[in-house]
Amino acid sequence: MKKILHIIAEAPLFNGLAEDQLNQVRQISVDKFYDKGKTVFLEGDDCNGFYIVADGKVKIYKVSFEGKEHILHIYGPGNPFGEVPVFSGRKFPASAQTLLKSHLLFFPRTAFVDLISNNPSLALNMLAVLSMRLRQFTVQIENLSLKEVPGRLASYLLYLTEEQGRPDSVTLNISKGQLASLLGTIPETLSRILGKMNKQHLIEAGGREIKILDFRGLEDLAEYGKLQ
Amino acid sequence: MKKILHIIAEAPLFNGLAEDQLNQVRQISVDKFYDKGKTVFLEGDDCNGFYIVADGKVKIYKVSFEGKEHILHIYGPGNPFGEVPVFSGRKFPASAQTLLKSHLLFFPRTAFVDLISNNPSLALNMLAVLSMRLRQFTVQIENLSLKEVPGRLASYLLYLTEEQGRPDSVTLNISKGQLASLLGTIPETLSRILGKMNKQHLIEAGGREIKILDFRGLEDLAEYGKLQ
DNA sequence: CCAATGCCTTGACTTAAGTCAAAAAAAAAT
DNA sequence: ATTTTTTTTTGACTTAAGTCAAGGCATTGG
Repeated sequence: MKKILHIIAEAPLFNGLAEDQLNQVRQISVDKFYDKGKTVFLEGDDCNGFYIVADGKVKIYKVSFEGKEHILHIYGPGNPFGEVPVFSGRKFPASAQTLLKSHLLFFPRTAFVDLISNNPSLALNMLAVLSMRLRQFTVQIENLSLKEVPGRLASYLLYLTEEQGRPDSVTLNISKGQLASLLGTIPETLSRILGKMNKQHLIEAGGREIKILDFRGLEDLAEYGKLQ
Repeated sequence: MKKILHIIAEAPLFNGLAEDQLNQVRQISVDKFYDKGKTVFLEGDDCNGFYIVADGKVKIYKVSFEGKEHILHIYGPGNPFGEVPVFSGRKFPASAQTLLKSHLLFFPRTAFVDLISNNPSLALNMLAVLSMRLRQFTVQIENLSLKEVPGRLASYLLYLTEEQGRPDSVTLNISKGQLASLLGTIPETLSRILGKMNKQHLIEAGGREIKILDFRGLEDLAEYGKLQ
């Protein structure tokens, strides 16, 4: 377990705060520990605070009437989640579950709102975090409505190359089933598309290791969204 | 032209602010007038402020590589838009165009950030507005990925009954082509589905006036998302 | 009143992607 | 190592929704 103050200081949400402010943040945070596959909250639950991932991995998802699940986000260390109902309404708009044994920091609503009220730079950070989220959602909606699955997959692979800092190979850090859900499709379809991409020498997929053979081709696909 | 201070005071963003604070807000706002069909900003443009609709109607949209357009939102009087890049990045993540002759209030970035920094309740209002947006986006993503077009249309009609305060009839305030785009589909498909809904006596559509014949049936459709 | 433009609907066809079912492969447990 | 369980892939089939093309309807202006 890493030092909690360090985790807090590293989180974008608390970026640039002075030391005594970080200590105040630490004061109101509550440690929570979860095993793998545990529910943190369910859609519709009353919210009295939000979380930051200190260690582990959490998925945010929605479930359709027939029980089909769609993953909206997967968050790792440093990422906050569940902040929306802190400022609007009282209920979580989606559900959260751990994908790994996880250590979360919980920030109670009232204490946090007090902190923000007395701390303009924290308020601005929070605004920045929410704005970033909105930006990501805009992209996600664009992908879902304007692109077909191959295009969405290409975008995701390109995003991974960036995140992992290598342009020629990436490692999936979630199962293919989860990736399918994140892309708004099903495992069978994802599998078939990966197969096609292999055949066209865009990538070379071996399990969770994916070699990028044609970076430019993926970019085209992410733009155009057509794969023949 | 209505009194600008009145418009400002009515906007959710400035809800509950004291009178001198409202005056400060008024001080920094700049009036802008647009004819119908004019571009307010384009995706990727540098942002140095955001807007509130004083009068008229504005669509926020994205365009795919092939030129296909998807409407993300349509905003009317009192709604702010373009706030995202004020707090994150510098570029607009989508484009905005007027659907009617419109009067907009523009709030320059730096002046507004200053105002927020000295005004915790304004900061909290802004957080609430962004959170509400995120909530709506969550629903939109759920709709796009979990429901078929009939389900999305049913959701939209139910939303209209609520907004217009009548459970038995609604009026479309945008063209069917625009509605199709807002629902993430095309006019032909929308037309066919409206036809089917008529045939099944869920609704009775006559131009932009739509009678709701089977409210419960629409609710089922919005939940299940299947139309036979 | 009639042209003219833009908006909406209809029909025939295509296609991306979902469903169902089963096999294969990989991972976990004994 | 060998079961057991989970994940992934493959195949045959269905279906929702997109494309293309044509026709109808309605609103506006001459």
